[in-house]
Amino acid sequence: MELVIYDTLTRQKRRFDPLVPGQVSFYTCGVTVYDYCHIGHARVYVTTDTMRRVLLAAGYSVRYVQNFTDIDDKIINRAAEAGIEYHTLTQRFIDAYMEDMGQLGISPADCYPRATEYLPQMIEMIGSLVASGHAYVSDTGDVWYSVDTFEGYGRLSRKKRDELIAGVRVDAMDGKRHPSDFVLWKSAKPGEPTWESPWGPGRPGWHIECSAMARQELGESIDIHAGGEDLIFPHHENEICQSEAVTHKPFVRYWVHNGFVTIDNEKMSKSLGNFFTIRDVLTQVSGQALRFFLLRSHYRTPLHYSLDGVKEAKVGLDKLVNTVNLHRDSPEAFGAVLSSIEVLKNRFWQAVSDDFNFSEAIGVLFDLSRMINTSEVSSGVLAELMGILGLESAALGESITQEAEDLMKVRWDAKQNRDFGTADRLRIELLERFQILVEDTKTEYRWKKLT
RNA sequence: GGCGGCAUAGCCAAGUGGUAAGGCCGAGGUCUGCAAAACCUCCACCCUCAGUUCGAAUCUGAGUGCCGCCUCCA
Repeated sequence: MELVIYDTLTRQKRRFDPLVPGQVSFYTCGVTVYDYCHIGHARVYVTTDTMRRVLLAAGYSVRYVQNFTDIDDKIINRAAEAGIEYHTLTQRFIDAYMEDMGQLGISPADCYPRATEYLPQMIEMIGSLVASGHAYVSDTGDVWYSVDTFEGYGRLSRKKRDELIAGVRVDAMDGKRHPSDFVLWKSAKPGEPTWESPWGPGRPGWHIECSAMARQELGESIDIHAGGEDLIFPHHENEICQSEAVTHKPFVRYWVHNGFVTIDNEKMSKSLGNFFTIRDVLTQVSGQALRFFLLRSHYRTPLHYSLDGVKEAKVGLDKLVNTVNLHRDSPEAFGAVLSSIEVLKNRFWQAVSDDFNFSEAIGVLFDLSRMINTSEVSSGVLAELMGILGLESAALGESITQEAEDLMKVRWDAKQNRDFGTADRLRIELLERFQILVEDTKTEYRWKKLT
């Protein structure tokens, strides 16, 4: 099946052709680990995880790499405030990150490079940039990238170098030659973590880490590089000029950027303070519900977050999960029903192949759900397609207490004896004490645990 | 100021030239002791104006409103 991906660099959908047929190198910019992740982060990682799942389901082998920025100003400041080592702080939030992402049903990356573990690679790249004249050392011992030396600077973000000068404050020049020059190596400041380098002790600037880690872990040209829209400039712009000045090869074949999550029509961000952390939200709704909510709209459009919205999404998701559970053991479809299901399956694949249109794909899932319920055929295909979107539909394997189980039996017997008073009382008790909803059919009862 | 994006029902949200997917909510119905689940029916002149076209939510132009990037940000 042909896959089409919208590429930020060319601003158009392009047929997806990995550098090596059948193999995909996929890099997603990770988080700076100084705090808990919010819904905006959740959106990026749910999206890229789902893209990765689609690629895998389509038969590609995928190497998926996502970094942690574990050294920067904010980390140093937070650690100082807390009176702990910076790496104690970063480890804490890396652990929290892993927990949060696990709740969202995100598969672990193949590799989680941390900036502080790639100093040699970064120093080598910076050295190469200095040697080739793309970078220079200022009086203060900082090393800067000279954007004027790179022909295509501004191509990704559609910015012109001379126009960038306008908004820059003069007092922020710090020994730069051009206002847009950015730091590759920061000379040591008292009390900060430092590493040795040919330019003296210091620490790396932000952008160089992704160039170095992507190169080390995925090679000099990678297929997909993803991140939030806010990374287009300057982060990804800078990555391109660093990497390509060193390797003379196209750094990235497809640039993929997520739209923002908004609150009251404004971008959710740490600086505005209008953010909800993933773990806050997960006290109210399940990770699956949040994941489903995030996948319901196309990844490039803004997504308005609200708790009500997530709860609404959950109702829909429950419907799909219900269908899967109800018809897990129903007979396989055949004949006309099978044909209809094949058509739906095809529509699903067309949707996800067209720039990862998960919203449309979910629409197909509801059609499929109806088809399964009306025809009473196996829900296997629905479970399979939900799995591609990372939506779990496995039977609730969780054990219920013996007491609850006994109560359900007692209730059923009471009902069979037309003792409705007892039956109803037990229904309420099961619901209130165990969060178990009992559903009756003509011949049996079934139950589900409310989440 | 420069650049970019968005505007589809009460709400959420696909659709980018052929006559508006899907979900939530709501109304009615089938089923049912009750409840739940499931199913059926109903619920949009696609921000405005002007154009192109046999035909436009979809293309063009103008306008209005909102948002983003240009500084750390997913």
